[in-house]
Amino acid sequence: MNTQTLILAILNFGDASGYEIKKESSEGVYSYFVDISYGSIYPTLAKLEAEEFVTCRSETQSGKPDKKVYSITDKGRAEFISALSIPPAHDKFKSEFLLVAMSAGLTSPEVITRAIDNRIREMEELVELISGLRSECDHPATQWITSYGLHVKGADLDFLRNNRDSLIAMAGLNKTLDQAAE
Amino acid sequence: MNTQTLILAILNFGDASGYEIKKESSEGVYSYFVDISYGSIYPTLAKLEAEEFVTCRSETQSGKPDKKVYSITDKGRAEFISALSIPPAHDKFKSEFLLVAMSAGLTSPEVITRAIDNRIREMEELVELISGLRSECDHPATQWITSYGLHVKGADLDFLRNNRDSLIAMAGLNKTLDQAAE
DNA sequence: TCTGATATATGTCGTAACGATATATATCAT
DNA sequence: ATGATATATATCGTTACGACATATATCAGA
Repeated sequence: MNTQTLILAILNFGDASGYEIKKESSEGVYSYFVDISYGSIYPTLAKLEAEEFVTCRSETQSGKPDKKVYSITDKGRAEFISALSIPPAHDKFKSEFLLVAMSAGLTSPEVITRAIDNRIREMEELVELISGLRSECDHPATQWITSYGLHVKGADLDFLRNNRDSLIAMAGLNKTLDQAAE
Repeated sequence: MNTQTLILAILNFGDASGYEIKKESSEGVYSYFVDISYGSIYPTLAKLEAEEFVTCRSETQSGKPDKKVYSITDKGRAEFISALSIPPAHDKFKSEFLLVAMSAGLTSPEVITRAIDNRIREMEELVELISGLRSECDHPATQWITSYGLHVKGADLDFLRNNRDSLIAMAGLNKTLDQAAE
């Protein structure tokens, strides 16, 4: 699934400007499973318009710069629905934290403590974000995916809280062994 | 964290060829939180060798093509440990499934059933993979991250099994509404 | 008052990384 | 002997990111 389909999905739920698409994808409903950069959004919107999958109108705003609002067309919606029937690819998941945790023995307790405490805080913020989104929107499928997120991220947070200290205890152990061997 | 650091991390746990690094990162211990493509691995190994972060030796094998085995140097290990102290970035998580689930109303029950059943099967395979890795390696930090993975992916699987039918029930609802409105 | 911070808004550009493909050797089952 | 599979290295076009440039408007505080 490419940027094109992602943007069509967002526009299918309502008109938006490039800036709003970015916000939706990094702070809104989509933010816990998608993120699109400006470097992808603006060129893709131009391509989408050229292919008549979206239309564009300029809106003047009071106190803010003009915005270009994009709407999905029937052709665009058909394209999106057709893309939905392609079996979704595996989730892409990359975690620098897990790599650092796996190398806990090589670094200091301070580094590990900061890393896991940052992670706990970020995870708490994510759970709060999803809770907020959930109460804002009663669309059934959105309720389903936010319940899913809350369930999984809640379990994640539980593990982090219960096992924080045991990870910190591993910090520096490899170093000590190396030095002892010298 | 870039490909360079990722590869240094893998080589820090033991010598490997480019092919083995790929396997480790998409089938081995690292596979549940990292994936590196050949298009990144081979050019990065060449760069790493030029910078003296790794050394390379050729090994002839019986019944298999020769392989180029890379080893991390002291300079490379220092570089890696230094990279560890940089606070890890947020996890990157992209899920096509969640986008499809969120659009369940636009598509057919068949499409949704296939998507969720595929996901359940894949998640079961992932849990089995992590279980296997866990029993193979008694390194404490590896035990920690595999426990973490098992805990989170177990919760994930629970939710999918318990809420499979309610998602399928949402399929096609938007279409019906559209048609009723016509 | 003007200065800096913040938010809105669009866009570009270098480069990192992916994904597919090419190439080659060896094994093994049909 | 033919095709499939596994091992192994490498390149290349394309995608997408991340940082930057540009511009307008609001508002708090020096």
